[in-house]
Amino acid sequence: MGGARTALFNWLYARRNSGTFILRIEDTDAERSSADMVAGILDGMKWLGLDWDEGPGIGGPHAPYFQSERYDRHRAAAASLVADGRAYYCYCSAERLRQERERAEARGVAWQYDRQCLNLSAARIAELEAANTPRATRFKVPPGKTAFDDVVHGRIEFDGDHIEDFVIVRSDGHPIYHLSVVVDDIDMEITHIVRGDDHISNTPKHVLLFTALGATLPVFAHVPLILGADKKRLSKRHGATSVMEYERQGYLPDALVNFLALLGWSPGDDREIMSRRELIASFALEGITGSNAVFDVAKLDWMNGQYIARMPLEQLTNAVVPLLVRDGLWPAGASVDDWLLRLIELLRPRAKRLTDFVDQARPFLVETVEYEQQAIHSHLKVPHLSEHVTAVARALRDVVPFDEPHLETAVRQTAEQRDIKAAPLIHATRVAVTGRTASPGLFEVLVLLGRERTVARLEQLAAFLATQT
RNA sequence: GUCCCCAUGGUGUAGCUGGCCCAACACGCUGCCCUUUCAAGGCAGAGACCGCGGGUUCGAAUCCCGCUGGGGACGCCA
Repeated sequence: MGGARTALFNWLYARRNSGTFILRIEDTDAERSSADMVAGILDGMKWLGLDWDEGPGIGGPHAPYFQSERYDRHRAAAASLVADGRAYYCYCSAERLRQERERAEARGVAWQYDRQCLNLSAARIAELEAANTPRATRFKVPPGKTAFDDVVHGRIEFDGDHIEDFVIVRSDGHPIYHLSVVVDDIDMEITHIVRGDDHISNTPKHVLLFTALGATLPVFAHVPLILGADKKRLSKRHGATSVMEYERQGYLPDALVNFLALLGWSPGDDREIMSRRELIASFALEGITGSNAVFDVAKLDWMNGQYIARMPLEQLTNAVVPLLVRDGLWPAGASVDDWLLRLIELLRPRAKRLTDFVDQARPFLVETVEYEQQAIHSHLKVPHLSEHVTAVARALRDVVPFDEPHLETAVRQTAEQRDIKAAPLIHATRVAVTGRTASPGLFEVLVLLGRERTVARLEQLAAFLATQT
């Protein structure tokens, strides 16, 4: 989600300023990168409607857009840095570095590379090379301060003493992320880097590289992180993490985009429900807050409900149908008819997520309903209810026309004739046709269900009640 | 431990060129209305001495310092 929000900010900024939104896949780490992961990112972006102007699938003047296909450029840049004396080879073994780090940690101190390989003699280097010792490439961090102006945080300064001589090319020849991003950003003519706050401490390294490579600095904007309800960084523990998981849970892309845009950013006024157009028109990096934001599912649900409430009925129905099909409640390929449209409209004010429709539509789409335990307890413990229900069934069999006012009159009259209140009869009828304690207005439900099913279910309940006593 | 970022009610934000703020909007929460239930909707309300402590000033949520708290980064990961 954090990544999606960051992508959204980038997209909004590019669209607002008629810029170019470039999608580059940073798959430098073979172990963590996979086709699945990439597909997940692309699917998520597409679903959210964050279209890119250059990148995977569509290409562009700065191709290729997979970082792993740009290694040669990265290595060339590293070589030039070594040639310029701005980087050097490091022959230290991973084992040695690990031990040093552990030793330092045991003392509660942070360890930085000790520059053992910075001043190796020519003879020593020749010796190591002759022995075919694996070598990594390290950037030689110059003394003094490194600073940059961040659009959301202002000026941020780091002391060179706190930046170690970081590796830019591994001993196996693979470039490290820091080198790759900077080289690619330069090559791709990136003007604005909008990314998560967690990169802020990497930025001085990047600034150093931009400078060493003779490039001008892009604009940096580090956006705050999204936290879970426990104020910890959003992760698997907090439930859904991937964008597509939210689709599965019944959220609308427009609602999620709107919600995400308001996490850490505000247009400066009180607007909350904002279309993409409005979002784009109002977006500015300056409106991004500096503090982390907690992801509040309750508010997302509310917002999704707002979008459901405002969606054109046909569009909404078309979005729900696949879910109904998935649950076997609606035949695949069947066309949307007027009856379905009316059902969706009836359920609409009660739905926060698309999946709510599935649950609520069930009684209308299955042959026989099951009575909830709670419903039996609350509404079926009425004396002589079986006979009452039978009477209702009989009354409704003859109601003409089978519409709300006539149905209501019929039920109320039945109650009157049997000298009981209407409420218990209405509740029992609800249980008969839906099996539940809660549903949309009963008479609307009956109309939608139709005479045949209504009467059948009432008789069914009467029979059920008869066996209970 | 070191470095960096942040700090307005439970949550997201507005206000932050100081006075219009004994703090606004939204979600959530509570109650009422509507009502056959559940929602939706309408109305009302509770909830923040603007993290704490010092300054500066006639006056500070708004400026400065310290503290505390939260978060992030400290990898031949990205």
